[in-house]
Amino acid sequence: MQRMDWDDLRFYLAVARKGSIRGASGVLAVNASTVSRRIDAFEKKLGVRLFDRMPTGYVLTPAGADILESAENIEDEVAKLDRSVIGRDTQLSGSLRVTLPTALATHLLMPDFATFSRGYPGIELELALSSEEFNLSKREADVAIRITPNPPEYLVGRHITKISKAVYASTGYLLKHDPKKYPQLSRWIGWGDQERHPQWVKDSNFPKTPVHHQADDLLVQLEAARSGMGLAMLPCFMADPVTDLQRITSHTLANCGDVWILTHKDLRATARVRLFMDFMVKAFAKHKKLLTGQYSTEIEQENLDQPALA
Amino acid sequence: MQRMDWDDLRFYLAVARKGSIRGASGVLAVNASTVSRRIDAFEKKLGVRLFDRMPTGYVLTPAGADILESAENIEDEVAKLDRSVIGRDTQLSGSLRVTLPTALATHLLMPDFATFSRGYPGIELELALSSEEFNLSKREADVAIRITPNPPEYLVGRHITKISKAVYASTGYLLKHDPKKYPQLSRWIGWGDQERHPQWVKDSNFPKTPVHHQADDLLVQLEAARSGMGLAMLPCFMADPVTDLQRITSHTLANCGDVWILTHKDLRATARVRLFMDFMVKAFAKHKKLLTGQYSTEIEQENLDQPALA
DNA sequence: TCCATGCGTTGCATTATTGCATAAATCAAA
DNA sequence: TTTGATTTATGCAATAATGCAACGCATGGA
Repeated sequence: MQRMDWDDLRFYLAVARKGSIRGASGVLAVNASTVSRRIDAFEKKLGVRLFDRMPTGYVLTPAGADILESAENIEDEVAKLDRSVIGRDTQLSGSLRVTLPTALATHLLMPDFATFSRGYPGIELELALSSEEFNLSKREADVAIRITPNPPEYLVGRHITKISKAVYASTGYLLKHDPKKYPQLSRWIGWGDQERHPQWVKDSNFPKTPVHHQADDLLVQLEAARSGMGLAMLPCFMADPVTDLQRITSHTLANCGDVWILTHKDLRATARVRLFMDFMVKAFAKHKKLLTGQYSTEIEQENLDQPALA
Repeated sequence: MQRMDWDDLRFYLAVARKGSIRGASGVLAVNASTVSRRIDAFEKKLGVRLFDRMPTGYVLTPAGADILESAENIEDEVAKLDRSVIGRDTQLSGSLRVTLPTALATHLLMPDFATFSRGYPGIELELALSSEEFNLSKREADVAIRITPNPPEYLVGRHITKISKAVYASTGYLLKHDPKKYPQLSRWIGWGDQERHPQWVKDSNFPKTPVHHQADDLLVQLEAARSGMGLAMLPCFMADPVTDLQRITSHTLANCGDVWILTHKDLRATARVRLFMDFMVKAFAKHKKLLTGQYSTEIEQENLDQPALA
C-alpha cells in the first residue's frame, strides 16, 4: 500500500493559499517546477484532482476544498510542535528571527541590532522587515516589536513606551508658507484614501489644510516633507533627528501608539529569546525621550548614533 | 530560514513507537539506513536530540517525548484527511483493503473474494490477514470483518450472524476413546495458559477431560484434532466441512461470537466500499447455516466449494 | 495586430536520497 | 570467554528529486 508523504500537504497548502504555482514556489522557497510536479504526484497518489488548472492559476476543486481544514489543522499542530522544541532551548545560539515595522528598524534600532549581533555572535539574528505582519504562532518570527494598542493574548512580552507624532515641515517650506495663519495655502502629505480632508486631518491642528500628496510609506512621507512638498504628520523618533525638518506645533500628538516587544507563550523560556528581549528593553530605554517626543539637548547626542537614512 | 519537512514526523513517530530503527523501517516500508539517516537529519534541523541511542534501541529524550502528542495529533488529522479524500470516491476502481481473521478467510470466504475480484477487476482487493487488529481510523484497512460482541461506535456496518462452536474429534480417535463415558481418559487440544482445567473446559460438556495439547492457532488445533490428538472446540464453519472430524455433542455452543462487517464512517459513501460490503452480506447469507452450525444436507453442497485447506 | 507580461510545463544536467552489502557494537546464552 | 543473534552506522552504486533555462499559452494594452 502506497503511503502518503506528509510533506506534500505543505505544498498543497501553499498552492491553495496563493492560488498559483509560482506564488507557492515563493513561500516554499523552491523552484516552481518542483511545486508543479509534486502537486501532480500528490493528486495521482490520492487518486483525486485537488486543483482545477485555470488560465488565471490553480483553484481548488470541491475535493481539494474538503481537505483544506484538515491541512490547516496539521499546519497549526506542526507549528505548535516546532515551538515546543525551540521553547526548551537553553542555548545562547541558533537563529532568532525578529519582525518589526521598517521605520523603527531603519531610524532607531539598527545600531542596537548591530551591537547585539556583535555581543552574541552565536545567535544568528534575522530581521523580518515587511509591511505584512508575520505570524508568531506559525513561527514566521520568534520575536515581534509591534505598535499596537493591545497585543493578542497568546503573545507575551512587555509594553515599552508610548510613541508620539507631531506635524513637521522643512525649514524651506516654512519660509514660504505659514500654516497657522493661512492653513488653506499649505498642503498635507497624507496617506490612505484620496480625500482632501480625511478624519486625521480634521483631528489635527490644521483641519483646513488639504491633502495633496499621497504616500503610504512613512519613509517616503518624511522624504517628501524634507523636500518641501508640505506638512507631514510623522513619528517624533523619525523626524526629530532630521535637521532639515522642524516641528510646527510645539506639543506632540499623544495616543499615536504603544510599542510592545512580544514573543509566543511557548518561546518565553527560550534562553536567546529572553536575552534578546531584555537587551531590547534596555535599548528602548535609551530612546525613550526620542520616542515620546520629549525633544531636548539629550536628543542631540542621540543624533550622533542616528544618521538620517534614505 | 530552513523549514521543517513534515514527512520527518512520520519517521519520528514510527521510531518512537517501535523503539528501534529496524522496527520502524518495517512499518515505514523503507530501508533501516534511511530511517537512521532521516532521524539524524531531523534532529540536526531541529537542533534537539529526540532519541537516546541505548544498546536496547532508541528511547525518547524529554524533548522527544514533548512532541509526541503533537505528532500523534498530526497523524490523526492526516488519516482524517485521507479518509475524506477516499470518502467521496464514486469510482468502482482503486484499491480496497480488507482485514479479517485468518480462519474466516481460509476456510470460508476465499472463493467469495476470488469471485469478487473476477467480477470487478478494476478494484484491487488486498487482504490483510493477521492476528493483530488493523486500525480503520488510520486507514490501515478500509473494511473489517470482525468477530466481536459490539463494534466501536466510529465504525459502521452490519451484523452478519452469530457464530457457533462445537466439540470435535477425529473418527479414529472416537473409535478408541469415549469422552462421554470416560472423560478423564480423553485429552483436550486447548489454547492459552498451561492449565489442565481452564475455565472454558469447566464450562464445556467435558469438564473432567484434561488439556494436554496447546495451540493458539485455530488451524493448528483443527489439524491436531484431525490427526487424532484429542478433542477440540472449533467453529462449526471450520470443522463441519472436514469429513475426518465429527461432532461429539449434537448441539452447538452458542454465544461464541458475532460476525460484523464494518467500515469507517467516512468511507461508507465510497462506492467500492458499499459494493464490497453488499457483496459480502450476500456471500455470508449463503454460509449462514454453516456458521451457526445448523448442519444439514445443504452443507454437503457447500463442501464442494470449500475444500479443506491447510 | 503585435508586443510585453505573467504563468505553467518540459528537457536536461546536477544534486540529494535511497537501498544494498558490510562493518562495528552490544547482549544473551553456551 | 566465545559464539550467535540482533541492531545501528557507513561506503558505494543506483535511483529519484530538484533547479535552471527554454518553451508554449493566454491576457491585456498600445
